[in-house]
Amino acid sequence: MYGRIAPGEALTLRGIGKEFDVSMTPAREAVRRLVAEGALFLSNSGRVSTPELTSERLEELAALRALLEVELASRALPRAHMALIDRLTAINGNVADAVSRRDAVGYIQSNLEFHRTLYLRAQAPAMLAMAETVWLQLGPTMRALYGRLRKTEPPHYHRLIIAALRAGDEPGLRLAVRSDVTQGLRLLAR
Amino acid sequence: MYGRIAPGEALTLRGIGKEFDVSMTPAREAVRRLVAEGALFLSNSGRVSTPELTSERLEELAALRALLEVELASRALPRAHMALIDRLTAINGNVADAVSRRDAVGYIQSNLEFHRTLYLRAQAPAMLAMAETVWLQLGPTMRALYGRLRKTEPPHYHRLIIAALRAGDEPGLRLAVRSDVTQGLRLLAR
DNA sequence: ATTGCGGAAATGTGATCACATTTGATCAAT
DNA sequence: ATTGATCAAATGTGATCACATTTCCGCAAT
Repeated sequence: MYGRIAPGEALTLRGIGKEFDVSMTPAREAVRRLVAEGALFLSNSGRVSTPELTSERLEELAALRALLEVELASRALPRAHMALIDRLTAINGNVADAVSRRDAVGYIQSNLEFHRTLYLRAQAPAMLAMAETVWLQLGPTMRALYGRLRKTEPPHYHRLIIAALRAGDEPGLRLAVRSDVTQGLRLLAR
Repeated sequence: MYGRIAPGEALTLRGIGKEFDVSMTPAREAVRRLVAEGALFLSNSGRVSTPELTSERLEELAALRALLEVELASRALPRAHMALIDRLTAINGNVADAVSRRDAVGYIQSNLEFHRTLYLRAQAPAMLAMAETVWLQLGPTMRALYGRLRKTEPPHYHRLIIAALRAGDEPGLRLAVRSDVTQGLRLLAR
């Protein structure tokens, strides 16, 4: 999810088991779960690797993020009080730090923490779980995408999201979330 | 997915293994996958059962269906030619048959086949997979819901969907799909 | 009749094993 | 230098086992 593994990287059950000091059995179960969620790709011969997403698949996953996260933000809006907005602002500072440090994993992690913190307020666990499933599928590719970013831009749309929350502006919030979520993809789609 | 298992019904690894003539290992992997997809519930002690959905969870899953399936239908619309519409009409006949036979499983199965056939045209596999994940979570409960239906109603909204496809009417299609998908829930929400 | 308790049966977990398949490297032939 | 074949190493699969927990039933006490 956080892009620690590159797209297409292969994993083995015995390797995972050794890494976490368990036998093949728990490693197999974890892998099976991640395959079910689309986070790992299972080849015809049973080998597992992180997925290498086609641009069509990327477009789809971005559309899913937009659909799900706009709805989650909408549902969170009426419950978003000052404490939440303060917390989001603080997390946003971590995002900016990670960007200035050019720390890809840290950027992805704090960026997703920003979104998750907001969406938790929506009180919609099934919906949030689906959004996280999408994040899981995008993880390795997002990291690769970040490498292509030249400029160290601060999280512009996050500011818009926070402003819309403050103002109780639902249309503005929906637009800001949609923009934030599809922004990164535009760079890769080309 | 098709409501063959009642909500809250318990499953055991050894039981599944015996049923399909395999050992515990493949049964465990299948169960793990289904748990990851939310189709099965894993208790704190590791026992598995089909989920018993709260009404809040039901509302969420219905909202997810609406979000995902309206988008899928929209994407399928420009690619929906006469052959597809004919096929949908035929499947719709099966739905009506199942309703008149009061065959709950047959109804759910052919109903979902109707939707899947349409959405396959959207060429959006990740999105379709998410929709099917939701269906999987709703399966047992949908069956229980069907039991509460007194009247043997023909699939009204399916006709609207087909009409909108014929007319190339996107707003109409979106509304019809949304109505069809949330219709059943309204009965249970009360 | 209800509650509490004891113990046997059932269940999930993690480990290990044998086996079939796949992978990948080495070496020979062209 | 490139291709093809060969073979050893690596890998996933399904089965089985021992063990710790949990579940559940029956019985007794109140």
